[in-house]
Amino acid sequence: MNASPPRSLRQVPGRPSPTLEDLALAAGVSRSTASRAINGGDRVSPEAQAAVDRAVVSLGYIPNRAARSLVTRRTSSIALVIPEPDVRVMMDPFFAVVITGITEALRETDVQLVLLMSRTDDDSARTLRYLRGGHVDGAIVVSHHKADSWARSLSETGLPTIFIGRPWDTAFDVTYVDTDNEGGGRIAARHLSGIGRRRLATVAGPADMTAAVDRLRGWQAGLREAGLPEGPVVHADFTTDGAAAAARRLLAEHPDIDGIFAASDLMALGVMEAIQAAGRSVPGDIALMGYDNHAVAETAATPLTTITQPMVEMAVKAGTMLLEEIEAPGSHPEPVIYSTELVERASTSVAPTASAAKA
Amino acid sequence: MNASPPRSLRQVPGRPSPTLEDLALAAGVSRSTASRAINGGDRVSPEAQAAVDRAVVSLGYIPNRAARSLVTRRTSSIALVIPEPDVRVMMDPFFAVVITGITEALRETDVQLVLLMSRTDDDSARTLRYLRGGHVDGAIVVSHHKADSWARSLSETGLPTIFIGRPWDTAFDVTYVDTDNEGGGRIAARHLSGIGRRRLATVAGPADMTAAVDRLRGWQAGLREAGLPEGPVVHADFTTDGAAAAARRLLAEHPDIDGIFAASDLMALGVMEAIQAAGRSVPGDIALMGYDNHAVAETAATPLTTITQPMVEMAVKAGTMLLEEIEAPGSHPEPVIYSTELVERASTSVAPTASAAKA
DNA sequence: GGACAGCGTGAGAGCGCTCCCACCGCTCCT
DNA sequence: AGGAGCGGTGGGAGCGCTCTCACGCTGTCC
Repeated sequence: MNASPPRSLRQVPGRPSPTLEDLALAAGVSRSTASRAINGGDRVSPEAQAAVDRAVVSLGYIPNRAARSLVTRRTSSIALVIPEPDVRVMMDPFFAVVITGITEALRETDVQLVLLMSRTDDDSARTLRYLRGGHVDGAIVVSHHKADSWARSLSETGLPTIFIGRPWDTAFDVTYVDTDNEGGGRIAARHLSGIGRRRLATVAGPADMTAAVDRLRGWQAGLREAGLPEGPVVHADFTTDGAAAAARRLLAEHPDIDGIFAASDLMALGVMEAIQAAGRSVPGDIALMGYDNHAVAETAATPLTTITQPMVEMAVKAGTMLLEEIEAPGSHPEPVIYSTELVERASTSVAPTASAAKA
Repeated sequence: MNASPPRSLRQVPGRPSPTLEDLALAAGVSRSTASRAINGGDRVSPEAQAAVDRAVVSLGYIPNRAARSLVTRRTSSIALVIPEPDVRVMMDPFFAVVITGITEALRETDVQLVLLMSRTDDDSARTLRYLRGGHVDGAIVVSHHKADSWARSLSETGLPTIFIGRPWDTAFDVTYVDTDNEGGGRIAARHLSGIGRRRLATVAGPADMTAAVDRLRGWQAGLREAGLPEGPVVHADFTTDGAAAAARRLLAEHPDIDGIFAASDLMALGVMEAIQAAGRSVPGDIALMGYDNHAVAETAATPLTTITQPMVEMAVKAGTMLLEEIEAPGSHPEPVIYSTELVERASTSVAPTASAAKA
């Protein structure tokens, strides 16, 4: 066994860049003073500071991160860990949104974002080694499944970590940001009952994902609050096809349903397919809701009423929280939960299917 | 002016990890031998190698990247540069696909992917500084617009760089991978003429993006080859709304059109909107094609015939090409162009609008 | 007027690693 | 028999930076 993977990168030629020593020489000060001037200038005379600043510009000096990192024991980089065995999920815009948000949080910082994707268990082991190796100052983990043990593994290492989406196991005092999935589910129940639907069912997500479980819980609570029975629940895997199959079962067993809440827009598309295949219409016969406010919700044949969540803000928050925890280790910030909102579209309009209404 | 941005990360406590010295001690060899054993073991006796390997495991030794990087002048990381002023574009699945592909290429390597997004010119300057600073061994740039000068800037630094998508200015011998946009445009022309449409028009992308220009050129060449006139061309900005507006103009000026090629699926959606608003049908009155095989092409009210391109492979190729160029600097690999394929759906079927046909 | 802050400064050590070079012991050639 | 060659090894230097420490210099207080 080898501590270092087999392949690495060769030396890059590149003209020698100026060192701190060169800079100090050019500025007519010592290396120490130059260093202080570079790093926020505490205890540096205005003259020295100015001289160094000038030298920085004229030499095009850029501090060597490796040298700095070697002595400070910090890397000025954080990791985004995406432990997702399924490639398909990465195609989700969610992914891009998270990255955009974190980048935004890092903008005024010289902290770099390092991407760590692990599809296989093998990858996970490597990723974990990398994280423990002190190569990053902190990590943001997008972990969704019950099975994965990132919460435990990382809390053991003591590496500052923020989860996006409540991890399954919150026993290891992990910090996380999330959207109010339970509230979103409740909004769905309230909306469908509010437009007069009475025989409601849901196509929920996988029972091993916190988001799915929370949405379902909220949905059922909302139904109870509206004085309605909890109604049938079928689970699917957050894919269109999986939801279509689940919805077929649902419709066969409960032909009198007049409203369905699918726990994601992609699933709602599958449900819509099944409804039409059964010769029923949306929203005429069955009102349909999705979740996420995904692009497809708007472009669907019958645009979907759905739940929107402030994903970018959430990702930004994850980034800033991580920076804070890195600067003040030991502070265990409280989880932050963002509220969700209803987006009404044709799939729950009281009027008959109104696909031409837009124009 | 300051060479280093104001904010950085504090020191992480963390137990001291074993150094190479510790490892050597545990293995009963010198630091030099331990180093050699770690790095591919050239000129190391089997016994020494085994002893070091054992020590690595028992100590949980992980080499300090900073120290290594300091002396080797290589960082074992590459940058993915996304110079996109528009947030919206990042929401595109394209983005996730590129990252997935590059990650795949890096899998068996210990090279890390660092993400560099620059929205503003200010960001760009910082990003460029970072790249010149020798913080990464190479870069992959996803640059699309005529205006941006990444090709020039980077070719000047000598940093190994691969572009995804042909950069506008190929004068600075840049290496790139791309899909055959011209071929894709030609396929579109051939397909629409093949199903008997004769009065064809296109909603092209912005004239300052190579992909848009190439698709248009291919389209027009295809029309000529089919013995048809080049027909009207309107430009839009690759957005749904922009395309809708362009299509309205197009339809007003050329009411007899019976086929439209939109240079992206998102734009095709806008075109479809405009067609329906004009009281015409797809594909009955007007056959419509998109490009990209985006998720929405399948979920659209009338599923879109479109052009698919092997994006993941392309991104993987970009990754492997970069690794090669880093290992063998000076080699200027030829650009690689991936071919595209037609995906037929309802929007160009000869039968009348078949939205219910799917079930 | 001497002691004592406090500020600005520079010298020096050393972070963990790789790489050059010198060295050892051996075989193989002349 | 003496050297050349070679595989394996260890010592040492030094990558570019930060940080501790000691030093001079000014001012301020007793």
